[in-house]
Amino acid sequence: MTKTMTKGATALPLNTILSGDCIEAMRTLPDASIDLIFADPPYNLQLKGDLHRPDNSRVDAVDDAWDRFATFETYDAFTRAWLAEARRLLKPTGAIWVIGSYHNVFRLGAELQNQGYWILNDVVWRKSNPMPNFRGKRLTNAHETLIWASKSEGSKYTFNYEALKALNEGTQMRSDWVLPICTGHERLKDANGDKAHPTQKPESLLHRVLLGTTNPGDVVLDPFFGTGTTGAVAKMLGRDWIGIEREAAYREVAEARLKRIRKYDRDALAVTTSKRAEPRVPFGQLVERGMLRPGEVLTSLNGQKSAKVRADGTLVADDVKGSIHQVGAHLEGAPSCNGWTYWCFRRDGKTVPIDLLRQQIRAEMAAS
Amino acid sequence: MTKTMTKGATALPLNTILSGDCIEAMRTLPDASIDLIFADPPYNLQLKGDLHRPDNSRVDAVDDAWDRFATFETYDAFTRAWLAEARRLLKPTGAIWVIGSYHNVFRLGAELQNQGYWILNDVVWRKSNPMPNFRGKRLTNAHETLIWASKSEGSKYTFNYEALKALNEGTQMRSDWVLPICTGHERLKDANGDKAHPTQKPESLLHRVLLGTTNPGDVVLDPFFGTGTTGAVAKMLGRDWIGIEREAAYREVAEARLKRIRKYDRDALAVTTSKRAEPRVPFGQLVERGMLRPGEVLTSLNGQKSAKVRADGTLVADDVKGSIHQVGAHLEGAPSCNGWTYWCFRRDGKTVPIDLLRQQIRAEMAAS
DNA sequence: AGTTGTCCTGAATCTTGTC
DNA sequence: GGACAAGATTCAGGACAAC
Repeated sequence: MTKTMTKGATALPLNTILSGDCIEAMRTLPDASIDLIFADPPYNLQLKGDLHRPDNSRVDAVDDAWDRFATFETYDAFTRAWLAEARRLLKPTGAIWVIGSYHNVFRLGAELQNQGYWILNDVVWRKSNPMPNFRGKRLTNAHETLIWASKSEGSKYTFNYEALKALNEGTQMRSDWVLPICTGHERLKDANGDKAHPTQKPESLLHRVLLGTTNPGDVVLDPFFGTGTTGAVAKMLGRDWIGIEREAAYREVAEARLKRIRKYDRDALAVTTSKRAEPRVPFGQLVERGMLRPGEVLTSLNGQKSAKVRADGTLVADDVKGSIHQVGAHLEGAPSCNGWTYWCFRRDGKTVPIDLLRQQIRAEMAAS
Repeated sequence: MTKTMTKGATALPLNTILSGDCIEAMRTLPDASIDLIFADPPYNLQLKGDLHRPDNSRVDAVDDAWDRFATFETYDAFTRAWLAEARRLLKPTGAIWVIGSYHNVFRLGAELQNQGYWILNDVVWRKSNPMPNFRGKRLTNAHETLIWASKSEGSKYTFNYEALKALNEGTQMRSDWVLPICTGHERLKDANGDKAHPTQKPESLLHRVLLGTTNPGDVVLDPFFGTGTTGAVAKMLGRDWIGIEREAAYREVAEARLKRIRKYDRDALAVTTSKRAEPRVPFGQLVERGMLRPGEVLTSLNGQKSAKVRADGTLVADDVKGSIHQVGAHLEGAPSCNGWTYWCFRRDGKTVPIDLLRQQIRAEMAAS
């Protein structure tokens, strides 16, 4: 199950949990080796004393030592250090997700920008079943914030637009995600039957993150692995993962969890792809193959413009000649035009977009 | 209409718009004289070139000089200065709201914390009708973030818990607010019929803020007054207001607007109650939540057809893939198909329509 | 009068491959 | 790396005209 990938002199410990401090552990990994980082750092909650519900039961809040920082300066220094190390590990096409609440997310976001990361979206995880505000002194804190950032301004990044659109039943995915918190059988328990980790994230959240911003075979690093939700979903989705976790108790729970996980089968992992991923087909090929004849007249989608096909795969209209895109843009007075969907031809008395012919060619290419 | 309140040696120019730079104008106001500040500062959007919709129309972007800052350092210095001045003006029981997008809100939040403000909540304004992401390169940017902070840790603040609960049909107001953007008749136009201000906020948003965190007679300051939404809602709700605006054109529009406003305009109040429709549940959410597993086989109601679930919430059958509706329609040779009632899955040896899972999700949503 | 269809617009960090 | 060309890409809602 565990595999090792060698890059230069340094091996990448795929599908394992590294122990120890996250910054020191990251230092052992090579430059530019990671496709995606998902980080759920301590929230620096600054809770004073216990909180009780109206019935006087005590709320089991996050009060672990790892969540306590003396000052904002201490927290910022920590944030600066691990984000810098994370950035070193990212491939030029890599990206990072961080999650936080109002206690820490503003400091995370500002530091991401300071280090040259380029924010792509902030995403609101809207909890469908949050804990109410028992005292009635504030609004119910019903969301957490994620930040998605690429390594640098202008750098490439992975975004499976069509897959997320499909997941949202045909309309493009928005920056607000409504998902339940992690409860029930998904919530891991320790030997005493208490929750194994105070802030276990739901697998649905990671499913959306990893499906949308990684590809199968990508390497996903989680420097605050906890009970391993990132690894679990990565494994199901056929991504490689690396976890870092300081607390032995969490590592043990995560190890056991990951052993149980099975990868989805191949068919299930295929997602809806974008047209951009399809091979390019030059318009001239339609003429060469005789699908369109030189001299044949194409009409615009609305039927108001027309142009004639030439033997070299260009079009000519009254006062302009050029590619299907150029002629279309010129006739419409538009900055650009997708000639494939703009131009139509006639077959059997019907008017059909030329994109249909491109699809035929692509189907043949796929079959062979 | 304009009244003046004397505090020590300095008068408070209630219900007027001050002209000039917001920091200089704030300097003319006395210490500890303001109950609430609502601030909608420039977002520093950093837009580069033009953007066109798929229909080739050009997006009218925010490219005003007042939104341009050379660097993050310049923006931070500006933020630091006006937030410090704002804090001086706040009464010990005062509070501040700031609004921003991912471009600037992390810097706002961090600086609030640095100066000793105490964050009470961050609030997400989820737009019911945001502008889409036209190029399909990111998530639809469908929200903006507000931060609500008191003057200091432990300081008192105003929170009308019951009023907000009532506004929310009897359940605690949450930190995510679904409200439409400002369009239609509410959107102010200039003499040419163009929008008077590029970023006019909806009155519904201010209504919720002022109703929830001020009392009648309180003094509300907006240092980035624009076309005066804060003043308009304050006036309707019987709060006093002070606006600061640098641009003469915006001041004129705001003056005219405020003259028209009457206290307790019942029609305007009605706008704020949000309509609650049956929430749409994308099929993909069943997969994300683990209610159905990628690779699992669904069968048609009559048991004769089957299809496999994919990780992005689409189905795949022998020769077709797509949404639950598309695949159902194709297999039946029908023009359309309601996949929710057509497809079934097996649990505990029984065959159950997937609509049952949707009903579960809706029940959870209604309960929260 | 009511219904249907067209057009317009909104705080936006909005392309990619080849030569 | 820069210039140029190919070509991919949108949702909700209000205003207004057409029917």
